[in-house]
Amino acid sequence: MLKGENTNKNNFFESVYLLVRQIPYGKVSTYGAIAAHLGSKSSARMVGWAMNASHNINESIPAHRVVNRKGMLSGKLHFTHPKMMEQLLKNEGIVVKNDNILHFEAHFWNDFI
DNA sequence: ACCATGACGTTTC
DNA sequence: CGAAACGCCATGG
Repeated sequence: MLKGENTNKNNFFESVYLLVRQIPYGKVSTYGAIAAHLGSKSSARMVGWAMNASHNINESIPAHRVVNRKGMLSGKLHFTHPKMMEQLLKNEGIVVKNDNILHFEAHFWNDFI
């Protein structure tokens, strides 16, 4: 951010946000899938890290559609309200039970461009 | 420059 | 089959 604001990360951020935005309504994806699409399939942590930074930008990122490979709402605590993520998903017709998406594979989206 | 941390994932025990 | 450890890459102290 400071110190000359390197734009390197900006590209990474943009890539992540771009992919997340591609997730259609009622669908969800995983950090690993996004990371794999970025080239570093083992960098799923970076995706989550980018999501954390998504709070700092003005763009609208449907972060609630991104969960870990288990389909668990691992990042719900990072939302405005912990119940927000679950609420948003339910609003899209996704069944959430115990911080866990039911029929996760059915809602999974991996057809990124 | 080194150590610790993280919205993860895979492998090993 | 479940839990723990390791790997990964970038950031901050």
